[in-house]
Amino acid sequence: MDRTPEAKRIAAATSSSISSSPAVQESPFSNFLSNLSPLNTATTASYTQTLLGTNLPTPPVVFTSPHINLQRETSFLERDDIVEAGSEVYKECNTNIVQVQNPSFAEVQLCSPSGCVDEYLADPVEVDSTCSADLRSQRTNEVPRLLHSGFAPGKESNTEVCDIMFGSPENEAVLLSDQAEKDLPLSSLEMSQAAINQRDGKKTEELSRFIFEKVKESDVNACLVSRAQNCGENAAKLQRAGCQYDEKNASSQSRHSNERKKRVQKGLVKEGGQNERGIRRHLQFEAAKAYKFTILGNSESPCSLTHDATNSRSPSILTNLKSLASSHFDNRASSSPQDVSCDTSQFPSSPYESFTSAQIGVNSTTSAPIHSGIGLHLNRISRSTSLSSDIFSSKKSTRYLRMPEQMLEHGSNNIATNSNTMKPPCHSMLVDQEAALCEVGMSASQEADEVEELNQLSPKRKRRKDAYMSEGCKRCNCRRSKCLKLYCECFAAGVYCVDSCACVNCYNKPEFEDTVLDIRQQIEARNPLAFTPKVVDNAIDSSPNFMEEQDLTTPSSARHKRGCNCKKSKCLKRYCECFQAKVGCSSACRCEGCKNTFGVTPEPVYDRAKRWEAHPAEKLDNVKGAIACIKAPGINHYSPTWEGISDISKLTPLSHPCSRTAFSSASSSNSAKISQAQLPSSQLQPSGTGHFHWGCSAVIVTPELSEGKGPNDLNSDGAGAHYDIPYDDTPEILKETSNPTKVVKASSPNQKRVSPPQSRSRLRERSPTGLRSGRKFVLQAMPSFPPLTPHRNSKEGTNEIENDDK
DNA sequence: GAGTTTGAAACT
DNA sequence: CAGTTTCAAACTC
Repeated sequence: MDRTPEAKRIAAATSSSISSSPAVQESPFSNFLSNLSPLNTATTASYTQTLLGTNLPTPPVVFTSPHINLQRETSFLERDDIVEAGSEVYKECNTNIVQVQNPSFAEVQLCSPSGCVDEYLADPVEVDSTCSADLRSQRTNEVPRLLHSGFAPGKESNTEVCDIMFGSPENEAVLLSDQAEKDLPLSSLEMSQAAINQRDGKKTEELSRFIFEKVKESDVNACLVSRAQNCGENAAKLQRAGCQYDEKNASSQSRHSNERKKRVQKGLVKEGGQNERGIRRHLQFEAAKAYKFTILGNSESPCSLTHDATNSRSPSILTNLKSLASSHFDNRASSSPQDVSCDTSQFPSSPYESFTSAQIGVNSTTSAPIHSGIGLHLNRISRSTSLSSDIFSSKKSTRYLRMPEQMLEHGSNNIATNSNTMKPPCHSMLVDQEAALCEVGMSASQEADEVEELNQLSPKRKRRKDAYMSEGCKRCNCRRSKCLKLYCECFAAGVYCVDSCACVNCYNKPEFEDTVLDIRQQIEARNPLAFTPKVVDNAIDSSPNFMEEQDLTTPSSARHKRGCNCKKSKCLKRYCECFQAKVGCSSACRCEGCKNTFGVTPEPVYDRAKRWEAHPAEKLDNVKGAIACIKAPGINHYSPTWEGISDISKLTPLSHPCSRTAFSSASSSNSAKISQAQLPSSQLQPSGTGHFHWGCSAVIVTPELSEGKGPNDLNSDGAGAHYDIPYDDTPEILKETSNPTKVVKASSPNQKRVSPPQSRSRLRERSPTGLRSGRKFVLQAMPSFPPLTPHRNSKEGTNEIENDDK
């Protein structure tokens, strides 16, 4: 490691101090310290330099403030960091120790690892201001202890060091009072309690200490903690990086990056800056968020324990991690091609998940290789098995993840294994938690589909895809974009290019992280959603009771956020982003002749409302068809209680298992999407159109219901309507006479892209009054569904106004 | 492997 | 904002 002489001296002094302190020698922490190997790898050199500059991780300002610029949350994690988690984490522990032992008052105050723990465990409200201040003051109080007693050679302070880092013995006693119970759930509960205690003013270190002890108790626990260790350590790295970010970002970095950007844009940049540290710095944002999420949202989970444990820097954890990492590398070669996942759009991508999954596998004696931690593609975040609004809230955060080559070649069967083994409850929790940091894993079925697909390919295709997959992740081949545009898959996926990329004049490398960040910001400024997952899950942005509806949805509940625009591929080739993402086309698509074999993803109510209101007259025929459906025999029990709506939805192809395929195959974005409208118009009863007031239809009887693209938004049993309709009386609105003045347009609304972001609150502000009952109903119903993107809101708002004017 | 096709991204 | 160009992946031969 490239350490300064002073650092080395201090480290040496500290080592001697540790070894000379009998009390410390007996502690696990001191044992760990004594067993630490010298830090001398190049991978940690720069990082260590950075750390030496700022010493310890700072309680990130970003993290403590709710006013995080989401766009600045762009997180860059160098790929190598993931795979090196095992060894690097270990090294980092050394680094941190050294840093703790090399106290710089201000720096330690800012960057104490325990402070990080505190920060992560802090209540969000408190974090904003109070906690942050408290933490800093706490650090202020603790650091002098370090300065005055802990780090001078020969002094007895190592115990204090341990106490500060891991908690005082008293706290430990409290926390370990129930150590006889080794089950993780209980431990997690204890962790939760510890977190609560922390919020009550107790040291967070005791939590770490507790974790440390807990981990020692069980290999399983250790494994889980190791898994979390990866996340946590990476998060910690990010956090540390965040120190620099906070310090540097405001001024020098922007200047520097601007200059570099200009140079890059002129093709003048020839070398990577030695001092650029933007990437992990940004990742810290995610780390902070992830930790927040972990602590606040999942503290009751065993996984929270693991995540919490990551901050403890438990020696045993690190040791275990080390062995796991070595195991991983040993197993890499055994990865069969078909086991390798590489399509980042189709495989789980969480580097953390991957690595930790491997750890789980190792721990379970399966010596499973680490799954390709592409981790980069955030498109699957929202497809997590356990989705939550928390994840979604952070979906805007895009992460730059740097994965080493080693990390990219792992069997994906490991994924399935881990998906199964980790599922209850830890997996889901980890997925939830890690989704904030990384991408979630592909389900076993997805993987099976992938393998099956691979097997079905022609030999040539198979070789190609095989090679593609064996490489472990996306490899770009950019020649002119410098890998700084969304053309570049790596860049678009939020990852650095790797050596195996065939790109030319690539700047999507850690050396140019500032440039990358800057370009990225530019792109995000142009399109805030540019780096957000392209595939979203309707479970998130659609009906709250989506889970109940899943059986009715397309095989994949996900859909492409913006939709495709295919003209010739019929959505049957990978040209189509929906197809490539293995999701059905949705109403957001503007494709022509769609034959997406993945079906048609139901359209969230928002989208339908938006689209319908944007073009209320375009689908008069559809309305007629829908009316015909309602008027059809057997479903005439349509009632204001939405039962009829559910029946309508049942009539839609997607709601019908048998009809789904036929519909999807027959559906094309324009033709098929209106196919249901081809019901005899003669059945249209003018008096009945009142039930299909366009305002209401946005929520209830949208044309898409007849199109089969969104029946699932409405629970077939009508239960979903309760979510959709906050007010029970609103169904009466459906009976109102609709506005007859509708102009039929030939084009599909799907052929229009959504408009720029606009908050729904604004929408509601803009059309709060003067609405017909139907319109009011729509507005009231909308809030039940969190908007997926500002786009939709914008569209809604615009359309609302437009329609109100009508 | 070269050339073509395709559609997203970027540009005007 | 629509049309055009650029770009790189996907695909074909």
